[in-house]
Amino acid sequence: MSPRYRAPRGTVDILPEEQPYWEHVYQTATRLCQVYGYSRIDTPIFEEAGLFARGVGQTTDIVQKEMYVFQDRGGEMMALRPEGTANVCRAYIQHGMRNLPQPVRLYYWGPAFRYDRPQAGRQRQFTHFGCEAIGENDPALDAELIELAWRLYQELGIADLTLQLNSVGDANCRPRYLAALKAHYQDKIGSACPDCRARFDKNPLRLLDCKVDSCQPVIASAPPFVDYLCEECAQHFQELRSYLEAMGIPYTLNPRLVRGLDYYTRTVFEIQPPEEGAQNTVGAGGRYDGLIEELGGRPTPAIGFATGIERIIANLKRTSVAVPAIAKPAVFVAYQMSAARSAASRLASELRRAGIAAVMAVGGRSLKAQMRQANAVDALYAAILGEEELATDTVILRRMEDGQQERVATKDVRRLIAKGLRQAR
RNA sequence: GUGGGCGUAGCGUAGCGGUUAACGCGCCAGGUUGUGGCCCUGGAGAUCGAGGGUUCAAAUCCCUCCGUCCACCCCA
Repeated sequence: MSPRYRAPRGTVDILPEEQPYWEHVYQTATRLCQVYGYSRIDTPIFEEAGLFARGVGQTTDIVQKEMYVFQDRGGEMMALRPEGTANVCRAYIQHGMRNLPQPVRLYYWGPAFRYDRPQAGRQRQFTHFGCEAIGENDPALDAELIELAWRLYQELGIADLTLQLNSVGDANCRPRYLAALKAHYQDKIGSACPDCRARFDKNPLRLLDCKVDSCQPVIASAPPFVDYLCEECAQHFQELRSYLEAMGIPYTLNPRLVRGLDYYTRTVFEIQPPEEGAQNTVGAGGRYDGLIEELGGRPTPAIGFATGIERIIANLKRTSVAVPAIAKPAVFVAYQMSAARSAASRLASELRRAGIAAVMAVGGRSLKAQMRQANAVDALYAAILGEEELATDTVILRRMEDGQQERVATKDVRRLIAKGLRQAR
């Protein structure tokens, strides 16, 4: 059976049973940001297409083949954001945040879009949580942000991730490294895989993370970037490492770690699950000291990090992390005979006004059916109103767990439920 | 963009050329006298992804398209 309408390819409905995961991740992330002094920012989910072309990088796959671009009714080329950093930087410039005490620490949470073929761990609309610290090049800030990222996963209870770290230098030293890398490949490129032959000209840095077996020997013998860092970059990297060590953040140096986005300078890092998988990065980030200037601001150093919520949740499930349940109704209000209907409605209303989660039986079903629903919604209590209760201004309060029930005065119902709720915890 | 797997009720599956398409879960309703969870009974719910073809006959064979999943590229 195919319904007439379904969610567009690569998009999903997040159904109620999935929400406990989302809620848990969201709560954990926002609490952490608060602890680290990061403030929330929300930016539009679409921007001028040029912002991303410029910010993410004209040569990246994201811009070349994955961007959701469209012309609006005014003829402007717009794009759904493929990630959040460019937006935040645009906002930083637009609102003159360089006049705030630096660095400016911001975080965001929301959808991002990439026109990709969906597969495990990849959707066309997905959810990004990210942090950006703008206006400071102190490696202590790199360390702080990496620690924040790392702690997010730790606090969520995903214990088996690894933090991969590398430095990709800056405008001073990268050309030198690329030259060395290409020299290393010069006589071997003919026998490399077709993808690598394309990378050699297009994006040589990416040669390093080719997964084809036959390319591994060349990669293994390739010179590591850290050997080619200029003095400033080398020192920055060294200081970052000592900060991380002082903070007890376990990291793995990965000289092959390069990122697909053009804007990264110096620090780059990724957080990965143990399994060799296709989409094995849950979060990633790095320093982007040239981006603000690229987007029309003054030269401003910055570092950021982003993580995919869907991938976090996949890892929570993979490692069987139990997440807190979302609160169930305290009471289900049922009634017998239509005469009791309005009294039941009034009771439900009063309870809710007192902040007690009350679900009212609707649909005029039999009491038996109503009780079945009380059971189905997993209510702590059922409150039942019938003829006798109407006559005596009482209600039957039944504890669903063990079926124990008693007739109580209507005015006491609220108090008794509240008491029961406290004991249930 | 390329390659592969799969498409039967809301979900998970059986049926793989021949009478009214089956089972489990879920849903709805009953099992007498105002009440749930277990059990029993009944019911609703599927133009077997769509279109075309082969055949006396197709959910079952063939083709095309669509959808979906997985992989590659790349990425969260």
